[in-house]
Amino acid sequence: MTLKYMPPKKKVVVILGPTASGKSDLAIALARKYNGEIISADSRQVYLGMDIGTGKVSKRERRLVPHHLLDVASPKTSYTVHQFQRDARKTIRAIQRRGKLPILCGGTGFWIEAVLSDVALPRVKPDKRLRAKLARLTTAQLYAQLKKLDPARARTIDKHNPARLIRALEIVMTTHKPMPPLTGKTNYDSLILGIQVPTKALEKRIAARLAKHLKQGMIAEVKRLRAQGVSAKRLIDLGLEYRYLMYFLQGKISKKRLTEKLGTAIRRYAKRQMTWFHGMERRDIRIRWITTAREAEKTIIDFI
RNA sequence: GGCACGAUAGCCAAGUGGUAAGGCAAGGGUCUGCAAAACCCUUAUUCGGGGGUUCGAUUCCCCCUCGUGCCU
Repeated sequence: MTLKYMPPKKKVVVILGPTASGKSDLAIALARKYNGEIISADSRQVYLGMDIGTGKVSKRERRLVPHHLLDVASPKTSYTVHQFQRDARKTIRAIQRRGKLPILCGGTGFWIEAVLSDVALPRVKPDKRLRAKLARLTTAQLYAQLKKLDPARARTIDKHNPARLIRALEIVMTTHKPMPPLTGKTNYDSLILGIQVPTKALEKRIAARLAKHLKQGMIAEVKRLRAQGVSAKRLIDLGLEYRYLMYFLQGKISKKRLTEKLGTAIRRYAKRQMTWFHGMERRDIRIRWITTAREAEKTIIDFI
């Protein structure tokens, strides 16, 4: 047993990359080597019972290295960025207090950025009734209202996106104040490692992973969630595997169509993830792109 | 062999005698409490090939090729 490295306070390592790029394995390897603990930054792995479809690490792997923010919510409820921001920051602090290295690992760019950057999420809770009311309006009507109540926000918002418009209105209507602009500051001394996999190779990995998950009983997993009372609508909303598996169970698509449609949906998702990461770079968040574990180790040594 | 119908982007597909809807895929992008979600942009100088009619054809006529169905 060699002496474990004691990282200085505040340092955080982040591992991000598209789905199926091998983030979890890298995180585990680095955590074992550098005395780290892993914080999952995945918007679907927070839910209990969603294991195969989300590609969650196994129980055995979790015994190897402590993992945080997995299975922290019921899929019947929704766990949002706001909660994640709070919980992840708290967890980072706790890990640092233990003298260990926090490794934030996941594919949900928005969540990672919410933790690292100073995105001051307005403290306005989602208001179901208000949302339902607003949902009846057209995007043009929503936009017109927002323009009246918070013209500055209206200028930057995507005026065709009902979800965004409704949230923006929800904020002004309860705070009666314009939304504060983003500062763009970061909170941690962080090393952000981005796993880069060539498109063709990634597509292969996605297909192989999907086949594996199907074999592992992904269909049964969705049935189980249904049996536990998670609504079909909710599962469809959860996206990807849960959405298409639900369509399959509803008889809307055949097994063959399922793998086809789901395959392309996952590929498109991977693309959107990359778009987010590129956006982070544009927002001045430096990402060190790596292709191998060796490269990761080299950069991490310099960082520490 | 005969008859009928069809042939439009990577796929599905609408369409008109006046210069090519839409959907999917693909590519690019957005993102202030649902972010695996939601949303935006781009993508056929060209309608199987060749003739003809016409000011003008993808649209009408003829021939050819291919496909599908039916008949013998």
